[in-house]
Amino acid sequence: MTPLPDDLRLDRRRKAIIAAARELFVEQGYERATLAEIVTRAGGSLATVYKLFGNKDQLLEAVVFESAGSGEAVIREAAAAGLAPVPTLHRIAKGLHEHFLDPEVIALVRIVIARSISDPQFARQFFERTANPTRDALETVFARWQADGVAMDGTPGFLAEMFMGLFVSDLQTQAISHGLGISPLPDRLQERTNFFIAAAGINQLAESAA
Amino acid sequence: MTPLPDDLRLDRRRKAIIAAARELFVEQGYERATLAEIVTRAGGSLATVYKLFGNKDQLLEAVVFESAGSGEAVIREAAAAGLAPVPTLHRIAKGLHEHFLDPEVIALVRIVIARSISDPQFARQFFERTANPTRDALETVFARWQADGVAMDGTPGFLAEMFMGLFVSDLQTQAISHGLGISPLPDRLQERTNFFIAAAGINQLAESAA
DNA sequence: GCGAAGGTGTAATGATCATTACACCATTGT
DNA sequence: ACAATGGTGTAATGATCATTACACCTTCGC
Repeated sequence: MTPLPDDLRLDRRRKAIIAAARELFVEQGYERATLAEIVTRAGGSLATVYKLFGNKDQLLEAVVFESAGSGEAVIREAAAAGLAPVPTLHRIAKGLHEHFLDPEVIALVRIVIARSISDPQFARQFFERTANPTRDALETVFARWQADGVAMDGTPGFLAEMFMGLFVSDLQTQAISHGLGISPLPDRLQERTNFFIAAAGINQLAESAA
Repeated sequence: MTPLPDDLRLDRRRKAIIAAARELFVEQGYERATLAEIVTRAGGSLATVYKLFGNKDQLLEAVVFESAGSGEAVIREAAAAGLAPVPTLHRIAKGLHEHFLDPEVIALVRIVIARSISDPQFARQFFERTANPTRDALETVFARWQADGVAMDGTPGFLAEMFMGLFVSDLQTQAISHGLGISPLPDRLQERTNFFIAAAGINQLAESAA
């Protein structure tokens, strides 16, 4: 889907258009954002947009799929620090919170959900590329802890799902409904993490075998 | 907002229009649903829609606010059955699951989220009228249990929030992203409830003092 | 310098509705 | 029966864009 590596001009144009489109989509949503305004911000010409992306829908897809990352990196870093499970979980919670409650991410999620009405595949793909890798990274961490002898109630997969529910789904839903200002404060985040730790039956004293 | 109780004709018209609008909004979303089609299904005339609702936006508001209920009733009923906390929680979980994962409710949530981009107040009001009463009803139940001597880790408010996160936000997010077919099976629901019970430190043997 | 190949700017084109206007029909109370 | 009051049907009106068409520049290899 990204041919013409021989021509740098096109590539630069493409990046500029995606950046402007992302900006406008985040500001106004998909429907309200007009291609004319995107072109105004990106510079260049409407014809180029059509040459590169085909139509507005495909431009959105490109923007979303090139923009939205997952929480994988955050989880790997936290796990690699070699801390005990409990402080590691606190660190992961904070990292996921920062990543998934970023206003731009929230704005993209809103757009994806809005489009899920007419295009369910699009929503599914989006979550498969963002939530799933995050969930899987968590699962991997939990599985390693279990293998290292840390007591945990539940399979790594189930616990990863619960963690995602408490720290991604629920917080995003709150962000969407109450506006971004009311996102949980750090201490409320800790309270949540402790809730998870209690449910998972993780021994507060367990040490990582990293 | 519902004047003219003296005239039944208008009231009947109003109900028919709301029903047709709700149906079409659920099927196609807000943007795609046209007033012309709504009128076709409801019978009557476009002019009446404008007389009764003013414009399409206000029609949507009427539909959403007259359609979306909360999970209060489910919670009250479960609590009133006089069972012990643990089976009561299982019952509440099942009830909330049925209520909030109803395809029509999910469709309305999608619409509300889509509109939250341009109209944050609308989304806030919606959640205040659906999620908040549910949360408050839960909090009341938990508080009564605590007063009755059931051991629980955490304030009733916090536990209610966690419960909502696990049984409403997260499941709705999954329904939106994966489609409605993949909503959790009953046994997965039980697993979730047990997770919550463990986190809240509720004694499995605790009896309700009802 | 030169001539493509590829951009650029601008102006149609066309479709889709929300919204409004208007002339006509039905019901209801007297 | 007889106006009203209120509803109905249909046809403008207007606005908003996505999408397309086209004539004109630029840049780059040669």
